Amino acid sequence: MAVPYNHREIEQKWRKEWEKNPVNVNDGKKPKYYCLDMFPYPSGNGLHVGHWRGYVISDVWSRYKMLNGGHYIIHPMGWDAFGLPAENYAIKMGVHPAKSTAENVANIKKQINEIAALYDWDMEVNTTDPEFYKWTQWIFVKMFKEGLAYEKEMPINWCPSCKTGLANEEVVNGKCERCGADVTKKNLKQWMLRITKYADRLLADLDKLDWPEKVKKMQADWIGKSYGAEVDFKVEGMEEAITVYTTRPDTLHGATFMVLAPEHALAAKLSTEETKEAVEKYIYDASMKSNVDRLQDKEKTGVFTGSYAINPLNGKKVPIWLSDYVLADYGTGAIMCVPAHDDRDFEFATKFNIPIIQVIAKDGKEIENMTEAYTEANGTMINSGDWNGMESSVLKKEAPEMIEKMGFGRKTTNYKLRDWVFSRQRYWGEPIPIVHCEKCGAVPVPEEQLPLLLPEVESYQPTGTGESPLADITEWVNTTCPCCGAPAKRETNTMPQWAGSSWYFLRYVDSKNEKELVSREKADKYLPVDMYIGGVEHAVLHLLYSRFYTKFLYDIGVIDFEEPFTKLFNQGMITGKNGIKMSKSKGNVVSPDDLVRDYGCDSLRMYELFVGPPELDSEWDDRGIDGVYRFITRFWKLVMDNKDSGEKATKELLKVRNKMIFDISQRLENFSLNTVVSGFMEYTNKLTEMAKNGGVDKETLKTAVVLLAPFAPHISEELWHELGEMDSVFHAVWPEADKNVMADDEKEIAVQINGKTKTVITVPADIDKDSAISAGKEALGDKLSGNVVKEIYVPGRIINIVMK
RNA sequence: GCCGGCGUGGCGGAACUGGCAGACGCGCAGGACUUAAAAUCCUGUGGUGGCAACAUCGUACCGGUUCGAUUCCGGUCGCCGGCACCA
Repeated sequence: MAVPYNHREIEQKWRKEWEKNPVNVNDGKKPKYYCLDMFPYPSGNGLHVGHWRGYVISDVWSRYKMLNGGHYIIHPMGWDAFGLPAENYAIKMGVHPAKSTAENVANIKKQINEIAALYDWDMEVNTTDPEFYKWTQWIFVKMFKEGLAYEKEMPINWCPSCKTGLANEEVVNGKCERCGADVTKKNLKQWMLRITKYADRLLADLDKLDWPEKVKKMQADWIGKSYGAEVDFKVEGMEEAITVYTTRPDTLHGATFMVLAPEHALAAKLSTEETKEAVEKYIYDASMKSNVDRLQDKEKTGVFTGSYAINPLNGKKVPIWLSDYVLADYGTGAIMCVPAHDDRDFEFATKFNIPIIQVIAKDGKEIENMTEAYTEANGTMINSGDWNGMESSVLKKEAPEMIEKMGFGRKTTNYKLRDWVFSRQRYWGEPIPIVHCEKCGAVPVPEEQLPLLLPEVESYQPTGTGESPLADITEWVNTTCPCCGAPAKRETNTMPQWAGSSWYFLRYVDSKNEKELVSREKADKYLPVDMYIGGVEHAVLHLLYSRFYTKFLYDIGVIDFEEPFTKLFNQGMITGKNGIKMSKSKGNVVSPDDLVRDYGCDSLRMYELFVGPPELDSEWDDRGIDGVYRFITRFWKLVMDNKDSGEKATKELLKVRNKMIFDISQRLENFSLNTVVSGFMEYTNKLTEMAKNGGVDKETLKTAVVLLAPFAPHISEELWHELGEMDSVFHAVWPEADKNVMADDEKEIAVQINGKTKTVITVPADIDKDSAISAGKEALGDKLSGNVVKEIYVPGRIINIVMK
């Protein structure tokens, strides 16, 4: 009886050996390949099988790149350790976040090591390490100096549950992205990052990226570039003009009213004696509404200001209204309304009895009794003075320049992207390195004084008034101005969790550098990231911020590339039964620990891939792992039983070997990792069958072991040595398929009548059409009755006889 | 509402560019080994009819293109994801 497969023994043995003699070494000559996982938040709950999947995918890919191409693999891991959960835990338990974080990191690190991934812990980073956040602060100071970080008092998104301000990207359907509470508004002086300055580049450079189209589109939609015109409307009886932004300047003749956001600077000034009270009330009410209320109020509300503007194109008087369906911070905060051709304007005009003038003909005619807006931009212009008869689709493009020439507007573009609210009124984050001086204003902490350490506090409790817990530490807050030396106060807000994660991938390759964020030499040599793997939930937030930071660091000469992640792969989520997200509170968390103990790391790795296509969500079902374990055991038996057989490769074996190389490689290149696993099962079954009927040669077994190595590293390494090799299997070369050997001499092809398969025949692979068809007809025998209309032969696949 | 994606056995899923639908695995049923069980191995496994060879239906639904459609086109329904008054 052969040696049985003992996963525990084998895995322990090689784990120790690899620790002593790492297989992935940088000799300075190999080409680099940077394969990165989105680094985790070190939660107290540890890892579940869902986290594993991403790490397994990236490790399989890393090991494949090591074997195929002989790359030196940069495959680091670190910790995104600032953030609310640790802080909330601190509030509840009175434990300093640094302490609980360190414990969680230690625990998760142990779990991650169970995956047997190639992680190079020398590169490890932790966003809460002062030596790391020194550079997070340094980037902020640089941004400040470049005018990209600025302070602004404005109504921001406020999460009453997290008691902190939020970036636009963190508000999902009016709710807090993290905790789901309804987001309200609050007027606070905030630090902002001018990401909008990069809007065009962030949009244009998406073309350069080998990313899923879905993610690129989500980013493009988020940036939301639109083309149009600004048009100036004079206010009757006033000096001021109101500028509106429109993407449909072709419909200018149909503008019958105008609406300003209640927050618009002129809103209150436009009221007359009669309307003053109503206008002020409307403005006040709007200011009290939360984002959620605004979203939920489907019915449009509004108030007439009492003032009129002049349509600059035709001189007509149009009433000016206020309504909260106009957003204050998009465009100019004011719009011209063309109810005939816009749904929202139509609804508003109908409700408040405002005239509707159609300016684009539908089917060449004016619509009688309009019941809804005609929003197509295709049609002939009507009721439009000089523009009558023009094609609206053409005019739409030409109108901005025409308006510019006429002197009452200009061609312009707009973005949905807003500047990034960067302050958080919380404790557990990077202190913003700014000192407020009465004389000098906001002054950055000098670069040589960084890091500005996060001080100890007595209470982590957020104040809820919009002040950070840091504000209570007077000895920390009170300082002197770095500029003039006068008494001054420190900024007490901290940075959002995104601050560290926006650039951490740069730091890995030079994580111990005390002088620079990353040395230019190492950056040039090892960056950017070749393959980035993580969940799709970061499609906008993290990926957009990281791209912004990278572009900024490029602009100030720190690095020489503009995009951080050349290729992106989004793995699907592993859920519990019925697609329910795994969470402690739902009690459906599956821990990998027991599975590793019972089945081994190799089996779990392969099962993580086998559950389904890697890019799709999959429901976890423990039972399936038995199948993979059985396969691993069979593979073990196949190699162990035949390693000394001395069998020579037959033609048939060579064929199977090369087909195996081809299939596995191709599926791997296509990232079809679930079918790679089934492929291994098929070939193992096939080879086992062949072993029974004559034997399997050693070279074929070796080939199979190399192919399996990225997926099941331990058993592959063990069997590689059992097959007589002395060096690691990971120093082998990925085999290449010989297509000539692969080719079959004979093919089974289906014989069909009218497209329905009747029988299957075996013919020589190089058979000509006529012979194939006569062979097919012969096989059909007396099923072939009636008139043959057509005969089709698809080489190697099908014979189809069309009959009447 | 707008923009994406998806819909295949009891279950997870396969099918390259229009060419034998259901690979591989789970589960289930039967058998071998065993005092017995576990493990392992073998056989079967989309529906209907038939002892069987075989016939017939079948990839959400309706229709189209084609010798041939899970795959392409038009429409309907359902599910998932993103955005959500962006003028």
